[in-house]
Amino acid sequence: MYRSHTCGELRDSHVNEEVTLSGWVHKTRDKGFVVWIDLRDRYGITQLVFDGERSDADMLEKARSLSREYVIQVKGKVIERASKNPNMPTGNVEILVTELQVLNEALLPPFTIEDQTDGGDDLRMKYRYLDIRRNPVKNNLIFRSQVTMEVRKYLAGQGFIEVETPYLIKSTPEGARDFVVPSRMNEGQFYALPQSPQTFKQLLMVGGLDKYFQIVKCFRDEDLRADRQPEFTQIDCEMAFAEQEDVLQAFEGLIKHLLKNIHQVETGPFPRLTYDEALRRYGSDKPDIRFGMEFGELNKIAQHKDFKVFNSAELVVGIAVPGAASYSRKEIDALIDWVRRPQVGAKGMVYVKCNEDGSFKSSVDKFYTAEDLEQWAAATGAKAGDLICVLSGEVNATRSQLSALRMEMAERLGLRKPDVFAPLWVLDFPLLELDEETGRYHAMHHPFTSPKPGQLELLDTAPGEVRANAYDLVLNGNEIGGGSIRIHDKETQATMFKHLGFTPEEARAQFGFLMDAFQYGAPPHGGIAFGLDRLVAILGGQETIRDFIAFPKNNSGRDVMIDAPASIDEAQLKELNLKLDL
RNA sequence: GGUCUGGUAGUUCAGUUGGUUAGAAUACCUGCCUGUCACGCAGGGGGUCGCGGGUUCGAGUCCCGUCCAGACCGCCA
Repeated sequence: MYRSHTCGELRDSHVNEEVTLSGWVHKTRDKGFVVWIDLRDRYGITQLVFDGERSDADMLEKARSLSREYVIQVKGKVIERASKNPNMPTGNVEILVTELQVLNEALLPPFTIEDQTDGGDDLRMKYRYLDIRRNPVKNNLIFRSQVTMEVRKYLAGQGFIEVETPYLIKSTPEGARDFVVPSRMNEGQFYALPQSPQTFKQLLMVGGLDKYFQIVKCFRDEDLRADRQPEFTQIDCEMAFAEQEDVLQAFEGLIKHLLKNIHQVETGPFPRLTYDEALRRYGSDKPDIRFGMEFGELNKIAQHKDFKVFNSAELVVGIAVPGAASYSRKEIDALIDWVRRPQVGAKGMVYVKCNEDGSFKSSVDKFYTAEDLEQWAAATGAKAGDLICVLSGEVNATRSQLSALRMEMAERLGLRKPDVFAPLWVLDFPLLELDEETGRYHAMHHPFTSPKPGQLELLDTAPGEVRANAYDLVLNGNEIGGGSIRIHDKETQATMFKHLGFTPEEARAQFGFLMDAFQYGAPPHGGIAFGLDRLVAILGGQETIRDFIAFPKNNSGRDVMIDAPASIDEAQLKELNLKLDL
């Protein structure tokens, strides 16, 4: 038996018990006559004590020789500490060790195994197994496990069944780049790893499984971000005989269940915004509504004066930054530089200080009267002490620029509180999106999304206007889930493929199986998929998803621990009938 | 594909206008210490300044290239 108790469970009530503990040597404190060792495992830390009086000399020497991260097993008696440590759960007791065995020695770790480690990200990833010993990472992984357990508990309770779908499937040109896997048995042919189990879950609906979910890995061969990995986990869900409202209710319930059971937060009905409204009020289809700073459109009140920049702009729009009227000229200039960075891309910024005495000071005083500026304040909801920041230009670009500014100011003002959760639905997404480069429309969500009733005809005349039965669940400024009601008849699906530029032959070659299935009694259906990594990170109040993934990839898609991807040898290439052309 | 930031001791970082033997903290090692728990005290070892080239009497510092890491844009149906 390696242990009778864990390192986190001994208390006053265990005093005088003989126990066996196993764990890692966290820290040694050698006071000469007395040696203390903090023994650590997943559950906590228990202090071991050795001294010149109660321990035999050999044991004391052996204890002294233990180095950080040795794996040891000890037997001994739980005793009350002479000086207690109220800062740790086991701080009232310690183990007077009678037997000590080294189970495994350890090299000195390249960084400290502490909550605040001295290790940089690169090293931590290379030695991730050591990083996982640290509380922050360990606790995140435990937290993730709790979340997935609650997801399964809720969905199972709602009658959903978990079905596994294949990882080796077929590449499709639409959407993200596929990871491909060569097939040895099928010369010259490749599988693709799924970007999502989309078509399979629809086929499960045709199969009559009614309510499906799966916590599933998905793969996209695109560039990474802090919150984007090439392999990531989705909570993938689908329901048959479900209208949009059924889906929204079911999965609003899921998020409520998580907030309640993970954070003990009760939430009312989630606000709903249409896509158009979200863009108009927040400049983003995933607004963070933990704070205000809603957009105020100023076209009517700021145009037709002598300020040419605004007059020629498609959109003039501002936000009121609370309490920022006190910004110095230098600070405002820095803000203007910030919005002009290429990443944001604004040409400039007009500001209005709403002074405490009710007066205004703006960068465009030459063109606008106090009465004009008062109207701006009314439109942006600015109060005395606020700073109105105004951008102008082409509608979409200006909105996204001001949205970036809104998020930045909220961050600086501490309004993006990690322990506040503000979920909402964004509804009525456009069905199609214009690709600026090719001039062609492609599906905004995916090609299986159904248009809103009666809008199919619009596809010919105004494709950009067609709205879809598509919805996103947004949490604290992040899209954590998205889905749609699907097309379930062959004709509509064929029409969609046609408008997406597929020839009937291409559509058949790629999605023939789905269109065939639709001919055998496909029920109306729809669903949603959540990004689990991101959801867990947000629920955990953190920014980066990497620390909620046991073994994440770095910025370039590499696993620096196992050093993947890597070359394969000639024999493997030959077996796969592959030749490299580098 | 692009923009920006960084790379100096095991680790995290500092390093002035280009100028003596490249520093600090921490970790590590040795010794001391009878209640520590971020223990303390004394001492010690530890450097291809990412790599390659250039400018210069002289380069951690300036220039060019390159590699690596991070953030972002493009991309992510």
